[in-house]
Order: sequence, then C-alpha cells, then structure tokens
Amino acid sequence: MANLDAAFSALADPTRRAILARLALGEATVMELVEPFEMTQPAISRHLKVLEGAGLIVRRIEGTKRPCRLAPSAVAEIDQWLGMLRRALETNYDRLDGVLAAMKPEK
Amino acid sequence: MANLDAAFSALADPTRRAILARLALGEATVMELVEPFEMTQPAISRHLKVLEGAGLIVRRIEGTKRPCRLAPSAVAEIDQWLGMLRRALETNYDRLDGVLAAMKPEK
DNA sequence: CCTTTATATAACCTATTTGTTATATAACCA
DNA sequence: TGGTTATATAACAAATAGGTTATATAAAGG
Repeated sequence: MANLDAAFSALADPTRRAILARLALGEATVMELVEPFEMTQPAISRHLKVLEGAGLIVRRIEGTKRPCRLAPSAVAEIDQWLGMLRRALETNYDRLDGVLAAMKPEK
Repeated sequence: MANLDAAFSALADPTRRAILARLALGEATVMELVEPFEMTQPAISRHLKVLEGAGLIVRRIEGTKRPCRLAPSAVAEIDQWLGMLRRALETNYDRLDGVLAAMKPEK
C-alpha cells in the first residue's frame, strides 16, 4: 500500500492540513494558498506537489493559473484502513466491558 | 494540533501500520512484534516508541516484558479531522451533481 | 550467583524533508 | 514587443527519520 504511505505522510504536515482545510471551502489558486502563510511561494508549490502526489488534490490549468481542489480517492483509502483500527478498538473495548462486568459481582 | 502531526506521521510508515494491524488482533510483546519483520529489535523498539508517542499504542509492564496494545484516543482525533475532509468532498460532489443535473436539459 | 532473555538506549550513517534564494517558463496586458 | 503576473524548478542548508551495531539494564531461572 504505497499510496497510504504518501497519503498519511502528506497529512502529517500542519501546513498541508491547513491547505486541505482551505480547499475544503472550495477551489483556490496557488497564490491564494500562499497568502495566509508566512512562507514563500516555492515552499507552498512543493507542498501542493506532495498533496497531488498523494492523490489528495487535483489541479486544473486556467491560463497562467493552476486552481487546486480536493480529490476524493485518497481519503476513501485512508478511511478504509482506519476502519480496521476502529473496529479493533471497539472489539477490545467490548472485551474490556465484559471483563469489568464480570468483575463487578465479585466486588 | 501537534498530536495530529505525530499521529499521521506515525501512520505514514508501513512497518508501523503493520504493527498496528498485528495489535488489532490483540496484545503482543516486543519480541512477538519483531519476529515477522526483517528488521532488528532496536528498530522495532523505536517504531513502538513513535507509536506510543503518537498515542496509538499503550504498554504494560509484565516482569521483563512490555506487552503493547492499541490505544483509542488518537484514532478518534484522526477520524474527526478526516471527517472535515470527507464532508467537504461530499459537498463538492453534491455541487457537481447539481451542475451535471443543470447541464442535462441543455443538451 | 551467573546466565539468559526481554527490552531500551547510544552512537553512527544515509536518505529524505522542508525551508530558503535565484532563476526559468509561460500566459497576459499595455 | 516588453513588462508583469502566476507558477515551477534547481541548488543548497539544516533538521529529521529510519536503519544499523554495540551496549546497558533488569527480571527470570538454573
């Protein structure tokens, strides 16, 4: 699952998560994404490359601009993997509940 | 959200995801976790430290052993953040559906 | 006690990440 | 056509990650 590597790794950076949060509000150009950060344009361009590589965003070409927006594919894959963890945790909790329930009468 | 940094970053490594998948089946000691990998024990110990730091696992002390198991906290936080993305994507899709629906009659 | 077993830590190396500045490209506009 | 705007890329530095081997620690077991 090389894609999960890229997706989780992309999400590990707070700047990139902030970019995704911004894109959740709608499409934005590179300069619009640069504006809120205290960071140079090349730095943001590279973050965008990482996000695109991870399948988290897609870009159109519109004259000299490259508007970005969220892509659905990667999120689904991440959700699926986390689902495994979530189910395991629920199971463990159920088991723990069982243990606690069994202990109660003895007390 | 420094915790999300650590959690996503921890999940970005395939060895660590494999460890979590193993722990989803139940508690395991360090040596039990080392066994399936072609990697030294110190390497796995460090992966465990990263997972613990991210709040993804917890450890007991049992004599000389340190059995690990999944911890719930971090997964919930990740889910919450991804939920934001998920909702945004659904909204965009709805919007796209609307656009397509509006286009149909014109064709 | 001494040895073995389970785990952690230190020192080290290499590759990758993340920022920078400088520069290239390519569309737009006057 | 010549200047401006939007974006990408290259070259570089500093920090971090992820592995190794060697060694420390501490409980277990003869």
